[in-house]
Amino acid sequence: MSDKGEIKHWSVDSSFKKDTSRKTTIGVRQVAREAGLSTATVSRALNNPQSVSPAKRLRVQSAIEKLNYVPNAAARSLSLSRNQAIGAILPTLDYSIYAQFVEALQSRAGELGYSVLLATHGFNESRELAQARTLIGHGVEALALAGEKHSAELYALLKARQIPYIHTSVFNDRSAHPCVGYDNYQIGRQVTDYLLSLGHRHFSALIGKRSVNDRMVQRITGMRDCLAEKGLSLLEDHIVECPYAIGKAREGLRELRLRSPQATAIICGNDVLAFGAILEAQAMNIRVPGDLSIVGNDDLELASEINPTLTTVQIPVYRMGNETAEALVGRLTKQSPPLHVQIPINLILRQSTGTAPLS
Amino acid sequence: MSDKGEIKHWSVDSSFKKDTSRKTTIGVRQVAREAGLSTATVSRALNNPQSVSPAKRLRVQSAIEKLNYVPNAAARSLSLSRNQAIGAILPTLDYSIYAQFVEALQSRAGELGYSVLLATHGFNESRELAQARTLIGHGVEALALAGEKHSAELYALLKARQIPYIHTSVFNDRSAHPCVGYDNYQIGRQVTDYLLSLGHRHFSALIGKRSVNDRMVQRITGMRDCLAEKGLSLLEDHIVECPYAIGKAREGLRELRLRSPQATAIICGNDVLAFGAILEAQAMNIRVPGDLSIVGNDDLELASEINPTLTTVQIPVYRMGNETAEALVGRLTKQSPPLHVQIPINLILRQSTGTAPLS
DNA sequence: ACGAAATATGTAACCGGTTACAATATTTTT
DNA sequence: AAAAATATTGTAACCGGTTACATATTTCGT
Repeated sequence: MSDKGEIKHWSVDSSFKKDTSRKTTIGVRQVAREAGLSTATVSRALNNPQSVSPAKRLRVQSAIEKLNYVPNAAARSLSLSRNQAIGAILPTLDYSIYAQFVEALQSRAGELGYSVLLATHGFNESRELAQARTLIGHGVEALALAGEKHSAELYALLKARQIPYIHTSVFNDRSAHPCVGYDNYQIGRQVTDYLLSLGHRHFSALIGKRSVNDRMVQRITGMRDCLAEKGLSLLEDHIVECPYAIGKAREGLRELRLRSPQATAIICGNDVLAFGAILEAQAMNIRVPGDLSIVGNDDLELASEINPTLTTVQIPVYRMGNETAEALVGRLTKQSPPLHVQIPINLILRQSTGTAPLS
Repeated sequence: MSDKGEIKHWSVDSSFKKDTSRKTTIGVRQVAREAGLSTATVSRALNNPQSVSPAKRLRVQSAIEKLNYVPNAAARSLSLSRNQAIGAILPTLDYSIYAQFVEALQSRAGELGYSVLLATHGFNESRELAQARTLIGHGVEALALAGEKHSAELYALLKARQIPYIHTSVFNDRSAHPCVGYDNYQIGRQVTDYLLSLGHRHFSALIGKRSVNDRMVQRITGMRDCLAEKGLSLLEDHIVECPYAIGKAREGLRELRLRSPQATAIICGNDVLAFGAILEAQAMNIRVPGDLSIVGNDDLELASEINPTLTTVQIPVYRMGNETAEALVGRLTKQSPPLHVQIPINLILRQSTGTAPLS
């Protein structure tokens, strides 16, 4: 029990000597003592500055700097029963699109007062569930998930813990799940439509594994629907799935040339696959776009630098990151944030596509 | 000052007014009541089962299931004052080397029972400090930092909070700071030595901003020391600094051709800069390596696929991630983990370098 | 000037899980 | 069988930040 008779300010100054006692952790109480104020004032100075007189606010500030105080998030979230953190689970960080998405997500979330916790699953569904457990264990209040196909257990977990979530990289306004993304079906259609307009009639596709990437499934569907309207089709045999690596894509292109030598256009699941296809085509003395048109997806930086420059679908991924942050935070604060947010995409025409060769 | 007298207020008030709403949250106390046991027993049944009799363990288990109890992570980490989490602050995730480093770090840390929290600073020193604050606030127990040049405030913060840390991407066994990385000075020497052996005598360099990247400074020093031994030098004017982007690198190459047209070899700070240099050289009708030899750094996937393939320095970045995880956790658990860990690098000879043209 | 209203600050009880320590039950020892 | 050693269990005080409420200080009205 503290003695009230004493004059507060004096006892503060005398405390500097016993600085070296047992307590090594620095908390609001230490800051309060250093500043000669109460813990309540320190807390208010941090969270509600205008409710504290400027003079004391300054004392708090300098005490914080002097002691290198960092608030303990665990205590804070225990007290508030929230964590000011959201999470994101992505396939990988080793792909520019995801990395940029994360940077935008973190940036915007930070502005909104939230931290972002990250996890990757390497295209492995059970790993995704485990990562979700970890993130929730660390107290994320909401979660961004890549794509719209996830395990039932994951949804059950999210429901049990009442964790809001958002599907990203997809736009599906018929889905009950919230999403922020682009319409992969339309991408498939749009690219195909463009190639049809160039006179191409024989197509093949070099894509990622559909079993772990629902976006690819949607694009292929879009392509097929578009082709069907012209009485054309994309045979399953003319689709090669391969990992997102240039070397693998080169093998993929060779395989496609064997399976569908008549194809004059190859639609690639992303730019890395397209780079591999271009490089291998060149190595095989196939002219791009003279003999073969190649389309990518994502518009990585190299797409506009490689020779020939790559026709591709540009995805405003920074914007998607920002919107995802806002949508997630909105779900935690607003009463009714938009359920589906569409990110517009852009077909960028460059040198890797041209009119179909005369057959 | 007569506040001692009236104590009755709160005892009276609390009897009926304080009961605002029932508890909706289910915690150990609720589980304990349901099971007819104490909170301590419930906690032990969860964390140290063999210290609780099988009968009570079962009662706890069924109470947990009946109430759908889920432990509160914030309370747990507050109580234990640890989080089983380590942090990493990197310049960016949008560069393959860092992304791969993170994946390895997370993977190995996960095996050791730790989560990894990530932050990026975008080559901004004050942002790095802010990110460190955030991560520490989220309870990371140790921190990986890129490079060995950091603000005094950051070191003060780490010291004040007693947070172990490790410099990565650098190896410096004369430093008092722990590190896991490679010897950038030696990289500079080794690359230069190789080019000298090919007969090159005039060098220039295309690198990242040295003011935010201490590794670049060390490499340049290594290059200069190596050249000095042959009576050669690298003029400051023959060094161009530019952002890590292909487009910027192309501009950089043009600038270098103006400043040092006689240079027959260009050493690039990383592979992205080297890709830009190769592409622009080709656009300028400069033969690589016929007229100009180009060396990169990092051995990105594209380095072995681009035409001409790129001579570069391969960095075992997965290994570095693994070692960093082990070193950080070691610092938290072992009494004396190794202070300096060296990651060996490898000069990969490919097509972008050749003998110096006759002048 | 005096009291009322408004504002600023302090005190201490929370949040929920853990664990030191005390108390009790069980087994072992003599 | 009593004492001693051991295994279980319970009580309550932590962890650190927030905030309801009480108290101190300032501003304002008449």
